[in-house]
Amino acid sequence: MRIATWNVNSVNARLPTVLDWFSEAQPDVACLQEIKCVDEKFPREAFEDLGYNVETHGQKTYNGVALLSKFPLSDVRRGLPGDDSDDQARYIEALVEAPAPVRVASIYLPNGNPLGTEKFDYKLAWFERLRLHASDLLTHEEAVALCGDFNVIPTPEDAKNPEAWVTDALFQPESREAFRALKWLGFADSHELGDEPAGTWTFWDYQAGAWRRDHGIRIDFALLSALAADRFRGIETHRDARDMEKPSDHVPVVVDLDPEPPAWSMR
DNA sequence: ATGGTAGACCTTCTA
Repeated sequence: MRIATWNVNSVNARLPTVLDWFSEAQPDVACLQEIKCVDEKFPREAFEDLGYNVETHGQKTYNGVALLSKFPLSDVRRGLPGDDSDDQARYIEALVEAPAPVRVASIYLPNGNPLGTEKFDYKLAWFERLRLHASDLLTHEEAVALCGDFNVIPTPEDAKNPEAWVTDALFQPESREAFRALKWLGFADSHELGDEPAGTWTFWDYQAGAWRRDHGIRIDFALLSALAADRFRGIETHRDARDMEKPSDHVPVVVDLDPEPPAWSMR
């Protein structure tokens, strides 16, 4: 089973290139972030024509996440639990009804810039809500894949120029601690399971020639619970997508899982 | 060098 995650930075602004990528990469499941449209404006039919079931949690202008799957989707949850006053569309989760099911979440974690504002407080509070919800998911002993733009640079090795990010919300000790706390609940970072080299970035800013100078960071992840991690077969970061016409500033990360559940889980 | 670009959209916010 092939699961992709991609922050597309407006699905409608670059629909032709996104559809081209889907036709080529053929993911079974895709998590999109920053669709930047309400549910009614999502190009649902274009993806249905490629064979996908479509679930969205949209928002006007900002944010918005989607789940696409060639397998049926059930038990769809829109919005991260824990704060009824939070109206930002940053979380959608569903059970992918494959022969070996996987619960998949598409996550767009708050950016948190600039420091010293309520935006950074919101980021940390959102991270804590995600940790609590993820902890709850793990009690169900399902294969879980938390996929998306986590807006955190976990270690200096996850940036070409870490010193350029020391005053940025993505590289603050509090952000990195929150990411570790989430991971240490019992998730494997697919990148660490795979064999991609150091310097595998997932984001390059549009500004200051970041792409030309390869000033990238790794902030898009697929975190796998034990039952999913044991099915890990490979990971591929689609760097070439940054060179498409009208590219997103993020590229897709694609993870392949064994379609069968691990034998130990059946005992 | 404190810039630069991109997207949605009402003049500015978010990233």
